[in-house]
Amino acid sequence: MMTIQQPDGGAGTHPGIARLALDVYLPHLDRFFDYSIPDRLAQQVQLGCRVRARIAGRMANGFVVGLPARAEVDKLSPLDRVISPEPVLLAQQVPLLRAVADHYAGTFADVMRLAVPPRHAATEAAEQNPWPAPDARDVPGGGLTEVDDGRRFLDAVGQSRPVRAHWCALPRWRSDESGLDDWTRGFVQAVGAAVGAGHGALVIVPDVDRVRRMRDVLRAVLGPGCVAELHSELGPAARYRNYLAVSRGQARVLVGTRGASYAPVHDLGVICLWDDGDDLLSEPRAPYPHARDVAALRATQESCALLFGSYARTAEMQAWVSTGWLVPLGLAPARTRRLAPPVRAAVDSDIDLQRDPMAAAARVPKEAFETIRTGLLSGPVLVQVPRAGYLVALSCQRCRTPVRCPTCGGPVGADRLGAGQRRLTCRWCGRSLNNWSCPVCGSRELRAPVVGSQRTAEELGRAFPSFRLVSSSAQKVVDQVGTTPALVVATPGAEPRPEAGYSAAVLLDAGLMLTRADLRAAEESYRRWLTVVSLVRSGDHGGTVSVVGPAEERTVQALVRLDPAGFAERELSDRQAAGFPPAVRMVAVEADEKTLADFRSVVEWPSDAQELGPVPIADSTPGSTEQLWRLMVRIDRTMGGELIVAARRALSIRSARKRPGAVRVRVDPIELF
DNA sequence: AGCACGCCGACT
DNA sequence: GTCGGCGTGCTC
Repeated sequence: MMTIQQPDGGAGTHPGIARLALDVYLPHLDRFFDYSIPDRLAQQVQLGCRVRARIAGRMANGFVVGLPARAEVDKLSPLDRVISPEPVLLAQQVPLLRAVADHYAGTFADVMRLAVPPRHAATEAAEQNPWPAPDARDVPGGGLTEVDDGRRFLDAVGQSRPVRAHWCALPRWRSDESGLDDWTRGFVQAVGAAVGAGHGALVIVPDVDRVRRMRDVLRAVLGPGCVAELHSELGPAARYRNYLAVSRGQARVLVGTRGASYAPVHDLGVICLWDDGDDLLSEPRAPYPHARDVAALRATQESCALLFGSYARTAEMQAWVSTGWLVPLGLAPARTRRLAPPVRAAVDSDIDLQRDPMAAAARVPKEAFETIRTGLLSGPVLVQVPRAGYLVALSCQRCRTPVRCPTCGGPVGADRLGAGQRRLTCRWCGRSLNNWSCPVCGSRELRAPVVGSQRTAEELGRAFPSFRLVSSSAQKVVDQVGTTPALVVATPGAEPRPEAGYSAAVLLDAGLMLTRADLRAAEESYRRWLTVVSLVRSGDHGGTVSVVGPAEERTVQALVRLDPAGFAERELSDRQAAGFPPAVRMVAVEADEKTLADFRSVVEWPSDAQELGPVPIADSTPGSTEQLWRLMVRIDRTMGGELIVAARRALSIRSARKRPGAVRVRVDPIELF
C-alpha cells in the first residue's frame, strides 16, 4: 500500500475532519459533507454526535457519520458547534437510512429525521436508569411452537442464523387463563430465542395499544424493566430517554411503532413485525417508507433473523414467500379449521324472503340472526359493520366484478356531467370508457353504491332489547368488553378486546366492504375479517362466526376455509395479471399541473416504464387551493430500481435548477385508487 | 490588460 | 440564502 505524505501543519497536529449528514432536504445536496474540526471542539466531537454547521448559506443541524483521515475536497469550512457529544446516530444506522432513502426516491435527511428523535437535554444529562439484562426463562407455549416448522425457525434464531419467515398466526381467542394472543406468544418466543443467544431484539407493531400489550408480555417473560418502548405517545422526554437506553446499549429489547424500525438496537438477533397490512405501518411523511420494507432492508444489512406475522397474508408477503426469500409458517387450512371458530357464510339476498320477522326487521339473514341469539347465551357477541361513508368502487350489477380500465387496468370512477349524465373515466390514465360492458358476464348495468350499515346496527339492538348494546367506532372507540353477554357493534379496527373472547361474531355487509374503492379492498377486507375471527373463542369452546354477503365470492370463500396462504397466492397472481403492485413497481408523482409538467419535461423514465395520466386528483392536504395532478408510472418489478433512480434524478435536477413547486413522489403508494 | 458587474451553479 | 467562478464589456 502506498503511503501518501501529508503536509505537516508545522506544530505537528492536523485539524481533524468530520464527515457530516446534515438536515438539508434539497435532493441535489443529498450526500455527506466534510468540515474541519476547530481545536476548541476537538474534545467533544464523537462519531454519531449532533452538530451544527454552515451549509448552503444557512446553518443546519446534523450528525457526525465519519471521522476520515482525508477530506474529499481541499478547502473545508469549520464546524460551528457540537450540540452534544452523545452518539445518537450510530454507524449501523447510516447504511440503513441510505438504503431506505434510495428505495423511496427520497433523501438521507428525510429518513434521518424519522429515525432520530429530537434531543431532550435534561434527559441526556440525567442519570441513566439501570436496565436489567433480559432473561428468557419461562417462554410460554403455543405461538410458533404449534405450527409446522415453527420450532425449527426458533432453533435457527437461537443459533444466530439469519432466517426469515412469514407466519400466519392462528385466528382464534386462546381460552386459557394467561389471556395472551397467539401472536404475542410467537413473538416473545422469537425474541426469547435471540436474547438467549446473547443478541438484542426489535418488535414493530402498528399502534400504541399493541406496543403496550407486547411490552407487557415481553416484560412478564424476560423480566421487568428490561424492555424499552418507542412510540409517539411517550412525550419528548420519555421518547428520548428510551432511545438513549437503546443507543447506549442498555436496553436490548425494544418494542415500538413504525419509527422504532430504525432504532439502533445493538447486535440485533431478530426483527419481528406484526400485521404488515395495517396502513399505520406506512409513514405519512416523505419519503413515505413502509416499516415492512425498512425491516426487510435492515434484516439483510445486519444479517439478523426476520419474523413477519399476521392473520391474513398480504400480497407483498406472498411475493417474498413465492421467491423463497421468506419461509411460510402456519398450519394447513384443515388444521386451522379444527382449532379456530367455524366460519359460515349467510347470503344477504335471502333477507326479504325469510320467515323470521325479527331477523327480517333487523335486515339480517336468519342464520346470522341465530348466530347472535345463540352467542348471547354464553358471552359477548361482536357485529362488525363497514365504516360509513367510504368511497365505493363501481362494479358490475350482476356479478359484482369491479370496473377496471380496459387500457391500463386502473380503477374507474364516474364523473357527473349534470342533467343525470355521467361519464366513466380511469383514475390512473384518465381515458374515458364508452359503452362499458362487464368482461366477466357481459352485463351493461353498473351497481349503484349503497351505504347504510349503521342503521342495521340500531335495528339489531332493537331486536335484542334485553342485552346491553355497545357501540365502538373511530369517533368513540371502546377498548374492552367483559365476559357478560352484550351485543357489540364495531367498525373495522375499533373492535373492543374481549376479556375472555367473543362467543360469536357476525360480519355484516361483506359485499359492501369488498367493493370499497381501493385495489386492495379484497385483501384489506380479508385482513379485517380474520382479525374479528381472532377475537372469537374456538369451535370447541362454542365460538362461531357468520359472514353476511356474497357466499360464492372468493374472499368470502377463503374466509370460510380459513386459508390465508391460498388467498394470498390468488391475490398475488391476480395482481400479476392486472399489473398492480407488488407484481410491478409503481411510482406516483403528485404536484400542481404546471409543476408536474415541468417534472415531466426533466424526467427520463426507463424505456420499459409505462406512464399513466396525469389526471386531476382530490386534494388530500387541507388548506391548499391548487388542484393536484397525479402521474402513475409502472414497470416490471425487476426494473423497479431504474424507475426510482429516474424519479430521483428528476427531483435533483429540479432542485438544482431551483424550479418552483413541490413534487411528491411515492414508491408503491399504500392506497391504490 | 485589468477591472466591475452580473449571471449561474454549487453549496464541504 | 450566499458565495465564488467565469464571461462580458467597459475603461485605461
